[in-house]
Amino acid sequence: MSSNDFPKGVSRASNLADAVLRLIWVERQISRADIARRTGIARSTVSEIVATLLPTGLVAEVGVGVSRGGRRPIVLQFQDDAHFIVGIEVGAAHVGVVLMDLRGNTVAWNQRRFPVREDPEGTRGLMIEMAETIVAASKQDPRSLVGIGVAVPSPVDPKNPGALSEIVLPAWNGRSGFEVLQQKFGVPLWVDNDANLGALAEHWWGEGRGLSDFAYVKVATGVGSGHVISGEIYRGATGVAGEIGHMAIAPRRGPACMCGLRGCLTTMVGRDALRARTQELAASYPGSPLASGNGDAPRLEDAALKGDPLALAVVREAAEYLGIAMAGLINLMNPSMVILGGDLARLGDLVLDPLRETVRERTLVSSVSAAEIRTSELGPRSVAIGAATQVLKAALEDSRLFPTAPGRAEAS
Amino acid sequence: MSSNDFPKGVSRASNLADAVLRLIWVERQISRADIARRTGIARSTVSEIVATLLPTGLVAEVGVGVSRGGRRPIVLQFQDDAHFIVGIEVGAAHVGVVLMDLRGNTVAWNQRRFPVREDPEGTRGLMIEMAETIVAASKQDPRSLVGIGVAVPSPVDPKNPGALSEIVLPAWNGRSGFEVLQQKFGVPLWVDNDANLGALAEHWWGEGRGLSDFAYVKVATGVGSGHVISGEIYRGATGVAGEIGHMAIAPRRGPACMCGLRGCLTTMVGRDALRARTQELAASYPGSPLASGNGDAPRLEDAALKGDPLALAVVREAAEYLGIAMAGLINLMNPSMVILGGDLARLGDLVLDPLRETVRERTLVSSVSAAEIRTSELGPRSVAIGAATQVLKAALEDSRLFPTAPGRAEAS
DNA sequence: TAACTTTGATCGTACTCCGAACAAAGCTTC
DNA sequence: GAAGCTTTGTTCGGAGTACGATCAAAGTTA
Repeated sequence: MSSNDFPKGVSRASNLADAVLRLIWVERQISRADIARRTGIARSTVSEIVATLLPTGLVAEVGVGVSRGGRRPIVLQFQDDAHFIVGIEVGAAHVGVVLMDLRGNTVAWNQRRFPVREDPEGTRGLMIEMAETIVAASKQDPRSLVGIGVAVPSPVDPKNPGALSEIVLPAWNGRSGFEVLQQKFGVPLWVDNDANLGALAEHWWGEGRGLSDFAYVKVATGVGSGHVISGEIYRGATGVAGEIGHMAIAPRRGPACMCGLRGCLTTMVGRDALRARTQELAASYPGSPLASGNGDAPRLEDAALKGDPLALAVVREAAEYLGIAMAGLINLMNPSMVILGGDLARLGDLVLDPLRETVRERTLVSSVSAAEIRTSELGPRSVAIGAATQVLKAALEDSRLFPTAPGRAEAS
Repeated sequence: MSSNDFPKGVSRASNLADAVLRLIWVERQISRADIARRTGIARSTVSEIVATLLPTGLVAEVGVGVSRGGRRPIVLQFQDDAHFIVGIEVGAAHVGVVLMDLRGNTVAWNQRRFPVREDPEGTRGLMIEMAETIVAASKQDPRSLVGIGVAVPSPVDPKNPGALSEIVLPAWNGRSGFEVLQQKFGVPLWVDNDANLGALAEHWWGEGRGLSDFAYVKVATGVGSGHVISGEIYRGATGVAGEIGHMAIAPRRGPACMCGLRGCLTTMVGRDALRARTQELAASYPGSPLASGNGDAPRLEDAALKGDPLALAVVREAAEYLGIAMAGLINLMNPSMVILGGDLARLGDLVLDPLRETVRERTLVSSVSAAEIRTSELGPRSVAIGAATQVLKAALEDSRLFPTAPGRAEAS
């Protein structure tokens, strides 16, 4: 039985007002009468709610629409640039910061290499510095900042968002220490796992738009996956759902993984694995520019896009391993789509063709379990955008999070 | 972005009243003052709500409790036998019917073998007959029937609950035709997949009590799994989530499956597979009573429980295959528990030991991904109980479904 | 025995949301 | 082009919900 769900004390005032705001966000432009029709709320109530929304600046009247046989409606428009949000991606060896408006548009973007894994204190300092710079450069009023979202390369327990995995980031001692950001900027802070937030970005702005159940698999240094289930990010019993990277592909003969097992997907298709496999196969492809083995060698993806046979062989092999794991994912979770992100996504059909073939071989062939497989189009900013999006999502669910919301304690 | 979530037209009146009823159900006995404390609802409001609940018969005053330093509280008790629910399990070759009270207790239970797969019309007739018999024999007032829940061995699309998979049950032409039950008894009807409802039964009455994320794997003629995610049954994008039975264990060398693939889990550990494997190994175990191969041979599980080496070898092998699939499940979905149901569950540690070992070999060894593996204790009635439980769950979420609820259209 | 606590009921009130009524502003049709 | 109809948006009274204050009843504690 589900645990008791009584939010002790603070109970939201009007959920209708938030529902109306969300509808305006979704539709971008809509009239009061249309809101009443779409939601079933009385026209009079819609008018009252809109009257409270207008002074917040989130919604504005922007003209009149076409008549439906009577008086022409006043068009309400969601003001995408009423506020903005900072999204920060903390990677294993870099920090990326994005300034996003309320429609997912990137206002500004910056990225810096940094030894995140080894230097927690320095990372926090860099995050503050980069966030301050990007806010200042944007010439926006800092008071219109809604909040800060952070993506970390570690499982995050929603009940204890300040904690980090000591296994993935030992030097951080299990604590993020991101409270300093909250204090510095005076706005709320959200933290979640990078794969989850990549999936969230896909859900709001990418291939996953409109889908309620899909998976996002990111292949880069490591392999991770995020899952949207019933329209929500799934975190699992302990906040570590979607560890597809440690799914056992070759548990007996495969290479050892840092997690203590053998033949994990990460050890087969992660960046190091692909590099090692390239060297192994180099002898058979003496003409390949990748065979030189020194630092001048082109990136695997670039070589593959130019048709290099060695690169193509490595990619095809990786796609097959990936396909084995994805087939298991599809059988178990029945997503309507699997979105491939990370470095390999650039390769398009070069990776999708062998991937789809392997998956087809191993999944129930029936219309009900047909999951589409696609590559992400969001690019390298996707995780930072996802970090910002979790803030937008929270604010659209509880509009009091917007700085100008009515019923907030005014700064006097 | 999630689709619009406006329930057009009917909007529930008091959600608080239902929340109070649920709390009384969970606590079984509780005073008005305790309800106010636990929920944060004002004492006066609790009094008013309880006043509307008492005449429904769902709640009764049953004495006074111990004082906390003042007036002694009146103890309210949920009346488990105020109403009852019919749960029907439609299997591949049998029909089971259970009469359940509002606490999951079995009031009556009956089971009949029947060629369900071949005879849809006869199945529907048998369901009506068995349900009528069990209601009549229980000497309950038929008017206190809340509803009927049905479990079917086929994926069920929640948006189209009257449809059945034509692949699993070709003779049914994709339609259940269960509306006749609804008409016959004049109560609402719920239909869902059997593995989902097995998981639901575990969640409410079995090992899964209090867990918000766990998986239920049933091994019998076939292999299926149901998943509870965030406290809710997960159905997947097309209502077919949890097809663990068609996860590819040995996609190249394994036996062909009815689904068109090779080496599905079902073809390795399903009833037919275990029987075939027993025959294969019989030559090496001439002394085993299972080796005779005729109809007099004992059941595999019984032989294993008696220590027969042939049976143990077959079970151990099956447990290892099962472990491979479960490891994938655990890595991907991060349940806090996996519950094994079906025929093999009777074997306890005989199947759990090799299962746990295989899973341990293949899952990330960290505290965060440690899923317990247990066997179900609910026995053969679990799916029928689950079918009835989905009705109870619905009624506790919307108390207007109870026949005596206030605000219902009274039968004059 | 007096003082304090706890429980449960009653009553007035704030708030939310709805429907009815109305004015404004457009179509439609003869 | 004027009358009649539709649609939009606002105003206002009223139903319903939940809360806080108050009170009586029934305890415990000093």
